[in-house]
Formats: sequence, structure tokens, C-alpha cells
Amino acid sequence: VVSWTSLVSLYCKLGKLAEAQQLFAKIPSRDVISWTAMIAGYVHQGCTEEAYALFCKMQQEGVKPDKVTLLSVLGACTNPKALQRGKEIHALITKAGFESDVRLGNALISMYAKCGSIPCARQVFDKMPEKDIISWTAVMNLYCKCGSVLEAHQIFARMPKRDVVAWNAMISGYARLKRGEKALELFHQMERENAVPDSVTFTSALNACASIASLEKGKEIHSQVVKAGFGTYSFVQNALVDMYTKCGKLATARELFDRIVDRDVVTWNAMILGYAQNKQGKEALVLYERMVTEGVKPDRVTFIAVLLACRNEGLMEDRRRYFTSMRQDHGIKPT
RNA sequence: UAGGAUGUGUUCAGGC
Repeated sequence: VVSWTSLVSLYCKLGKLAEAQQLFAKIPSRDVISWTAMIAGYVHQGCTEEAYALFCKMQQEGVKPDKVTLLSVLGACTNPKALQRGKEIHALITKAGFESDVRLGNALISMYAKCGSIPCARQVFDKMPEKDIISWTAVMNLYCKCGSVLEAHQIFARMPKRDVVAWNAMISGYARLKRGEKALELFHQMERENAVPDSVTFTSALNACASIASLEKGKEIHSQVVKAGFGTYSFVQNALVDMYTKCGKLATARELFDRIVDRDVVTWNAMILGYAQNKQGKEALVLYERMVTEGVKPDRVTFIAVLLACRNEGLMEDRRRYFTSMRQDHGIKPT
């Protein structure tokens, strides 16, 4: 059983779910660990239906889930439609007497957050006998995501300890709501408290600059980014391109864009949108054509950017053409 | 000693 399970896990990690499933089916005497490995594999690949089905089958066959199994299967509840499922798993956790487990508690908070049930998440948090930094950050982020940044900040202020992830969550929470000044204020407070910013911090800080079109702050953070050695991180690069376009500095953005070696769809979108939003629709369309030529697959955001560019230029004919092409050549539907 | 996980980040038009 041991070696079989190891193999299943290995295949799952390689993303070879079909092979893993075949092996799993052949295991002579599957134990709870084998089941968990397979369930976790499905969850990891985003196959939540399969994961949950397997979890049910496991119980039908009389195998009792342990903490690890429950933790893994909670990851299969990622949207409001899965709330009922999540609640059932919650009940199982309670029934098994695992209620006070910190990691299960954290996973429950995160599950309820993803399923959109803030009161349930909060209740789990409040009832946790022991909370760690992850519990605090999870519940804080939940308030950020639903727009209650005030509530989030209160939680942040009450946190017994803060690590870089907690700071990042709070900074990005403000940045997301276009509260750039507040986000940057926190960024500087973070520096004063000698917390070390990472690439996520810088991405959020750049986002904050973009949200208030602050070129001055943006440039300052740009230089910090380079000094800290994050200048080649793709998330950071994309955020830089976006920041410069939002500040109206298209030439600077374009210089950066041209120097980026591994441009992904987000890089292209940011630059195309930059042109489109700055009344340079023609340039946007030229860039779009190049994107397609280079074999980068456009997505929904590209679609929006291209249509915006056409509209701004009054190119109604082209607009129709792109509209059709997007649907037929790229399989993108307007939303 | 075989299996596990939980918190943060980049691009988003218009309409309603």
C-alpha cells in the first residue's frame, strides 16, 4: 500500500491525474492515506467535483476521513455554489471532534470566505480557541475582499503579530479599492517597522500608485523594486507597465514593455489598454495585431481593450471585424 | 519512516 500510494501522489504532483486514478484503482487495500492522496491530487488540479465525489465514495466504503483528508477536501469548496458542501464538511469536522484544530479552523475560514459566507467565517474565527497569524490574515482579507476595509483595518490593528503576508493583504486591500494614499501610507509604515517587503508588496504598492496616478511615488517604488532585485518578476513587471500607463507615461511604459522578455497576456493587455485609454487607439490596435502574430492568446480583457480602442477612434467597421474575429478565431465571447 | 493542507500580489471598457 505504501509504495502504491507514493506513486499515486507522484503522478498527482506531475499533473497526471488519469494515470494516478488508474493506479489508485489498482491498490489492493487502500487506506485513508491513499484516498487522501488521490483527493488532494484532484483538488490541486482544480477538479473539485471529482475530489468531492471521491470523498463521498471513500466514506461509502467505510473509510473514515482524518484531519488531513478533511483539510484537503475543504479545498474543493471554492465558490458560493459549494457552500452547502462546505457546511457538511464542517459538520463532519465538528462530529469528529477536530473543531479546535488551528489548521482546520483556518481552512474553514478560507472556505467560507470563498463561498461568500462572511458570518460563518467570522463565527469560526471567533470560536477558535487558538488563532495563528494565518487565521487573522484570512479573516482580515475576507473583509478586504467584500469592501469592508475599515473592518479589515481594525482586525489588522488587533493582530498580535504581523508578517509580510499580513502587510501585503492590508496594502492590497486598500489598493484594490483605489485607496492609493492609504495603501502607500501602510507601505511606508511597514518600512518604518522594519518589515521586509517582498515582490507581492511591491506589486501592490505599484498598484496603489497606479490607482491614484502618482508618477512620483511610482518612480520611487520602481527604483526600490530594482534595488531589491524584483525587476524581473513578471507580476512586478506587469504592474510597472500598468503603473506607467495609468500615469500617462506611455513612452516609459513602452520602453519597459519592449525590454520584457517573457511577456504574457497580462503584459500585452496592460500595454494595449494603456494606449486605448490614453486616446491612442491606433497604437493599441497595432500592438494587438503584433500580439496575435507572436502567438499570444488574447483573452476577455484583450477583447475589451480592442473594442475600446476602436470605439475611441470611431472605427466602427473595424470594431465589428474585431468583434467577429475574437469570437470566431479566438473563441472569446463578450460578457 | 508512505499521503496533506490553510492567509497576500499584476491587466477589467461600456451598460444596468
